[in-house]
Amino acid sequence: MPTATSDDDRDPDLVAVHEGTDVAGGLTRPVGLDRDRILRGAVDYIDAHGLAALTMRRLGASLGVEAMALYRYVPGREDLLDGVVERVIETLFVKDDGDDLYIEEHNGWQDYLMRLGHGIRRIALAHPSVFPLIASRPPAAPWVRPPLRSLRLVESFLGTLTEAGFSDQAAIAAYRAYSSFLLGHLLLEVTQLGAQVSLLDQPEGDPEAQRKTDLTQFPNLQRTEHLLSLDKSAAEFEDALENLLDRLERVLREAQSSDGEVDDLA
Amino acid sequence: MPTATSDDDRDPDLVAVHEGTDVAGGLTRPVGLDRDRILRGAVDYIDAHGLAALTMRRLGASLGVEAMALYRYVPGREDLLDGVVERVIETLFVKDDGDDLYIEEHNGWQDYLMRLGHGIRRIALAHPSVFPLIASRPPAAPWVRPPLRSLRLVESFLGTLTEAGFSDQAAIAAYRAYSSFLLGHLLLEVTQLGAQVSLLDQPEGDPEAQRKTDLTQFPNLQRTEHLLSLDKSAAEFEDALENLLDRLERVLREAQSSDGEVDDLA
DNA sequence: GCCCCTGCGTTTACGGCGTAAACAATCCCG
DNA sequence: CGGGATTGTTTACGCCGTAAACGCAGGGGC
Repeated sequence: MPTATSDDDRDPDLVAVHEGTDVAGGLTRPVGLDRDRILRGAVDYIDAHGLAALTMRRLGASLGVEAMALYRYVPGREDLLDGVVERVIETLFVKDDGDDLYIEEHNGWQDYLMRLGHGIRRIALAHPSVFPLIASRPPAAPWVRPPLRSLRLVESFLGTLTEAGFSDQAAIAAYRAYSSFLLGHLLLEVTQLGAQVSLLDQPEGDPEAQRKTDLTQFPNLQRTEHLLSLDKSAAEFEDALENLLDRLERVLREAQSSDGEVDDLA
Repeated sequence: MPTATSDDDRDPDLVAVHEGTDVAGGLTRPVGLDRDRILRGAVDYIDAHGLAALTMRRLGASLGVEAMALYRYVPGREDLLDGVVERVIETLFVKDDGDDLYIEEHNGWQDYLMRLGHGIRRIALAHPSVFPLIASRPPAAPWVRPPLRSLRLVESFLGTLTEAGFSDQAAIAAYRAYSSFLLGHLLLEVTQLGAQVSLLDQPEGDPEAQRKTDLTQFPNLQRTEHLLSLDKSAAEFEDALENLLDRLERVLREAQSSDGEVDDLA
């Protein structure tokens, strides 16, 4: 039972990614460089070969250009990575094709938080190798908490909640709880995604001696190994998100019934 | 109000780190290399200069040795980083001086999860620059979820919960929920820690023009900026941990009252 | 028509990185 | 005392990010 998925119903956040290289010109590579082309190329390259494989020279080559050409449009590698993060996060705001995930037309704050959560999760699953970057790049301001990395996003978050009756303190407590939840769940989900594939492309070593880690001294692990390797990420995400929303709703109602006290997210 | 801490009571997980370089010999650097010395040196170096600054050459220099000498004891840089993670995590099991955090003598599973959570949090706060490594290094097995990175730890987790009456499925659901919670909270906590210092050691640029990000188009951010920059990490950690434990207890009781059904972590 | 300026990509070069391989020095044990 | 084993150093290679100088085409003013 390798690489098992839990249920038969498909994961709605797991959408096919196509957006191949543009066919605007018609010739193989007619147009010149430009910052947006570079960032797009970087995202594609990371998706294809992993974050560690991205170097200026290789990115240049993948765009048909020498490494130094990139420096006309990007100050350096670090800024390039910041640009990649920004670009990927801003995908949230484009009202795409199908899109029940467009966060700016929502019905109430719960619906908003659901859309936002699934929107970020969709990004994480579409670009699993980029997500650790989203999680770990030093934020612009100390209160910009990954994975909600744009001022615009935080503003919209706080606006939605305060409009719905949350006090400032409660909205911010909710912001912190929500970002922690998203970061933990999604980072672990993409980590496990990466672990699955990285185990497959490591067929080296003698296949006899160490074909399995020795679990004899770990009886609980041994007994539950088949359960541990099940992937229930989608259901767990949903459950934890609903639990968080319930908790926030409780806070909101308590604060509304007896306002005048200090809010405290319990 | 820069760098504000929430309360007056001190954070119990925030302990002073001293353990300076050993004074075993008496001369400046009498003894030779050895894997453990190298790993200790690496942790110290990362704590002092950050993860990105750690190179084989510099680590060697900090140990009074050429870079290539390290390769007698460590296969390469990647394995060195794995060793650093392993070493830091195993700090959990040493029964130190004061230590109400020793996880192996606990009273019930709730106490165990509290000890474990605070133990990991203590590690994160003691080595904030190492923690992202703990979070993001590819795990040995797909079901080893950061930040609980050792087989021994996962075994002890599952053993404690199943002994307490959790079914295998419930214990594993708890393991996943718990690791997500820890990872999200602690990674964000150390990220903010790093962000605070990294803003301070960037005094460059004209201090007049861009002394503050322009927030005029973000009214909610502007209004709540003072709240956003408050650090309530300790209280939030406690609240979220308690909430998780309540949730798990609910699951446990429901399963015990009407067992025979499928467990589902709600 | 010519000329030069300007924008864009290339070439070259430098120091630092991880690490393979050859080498030197010291120690230990017969 | 002598020779292998052990441990650290030296040298070297290819790749990295990037500074700086260099071609080179296109186009507007004369």
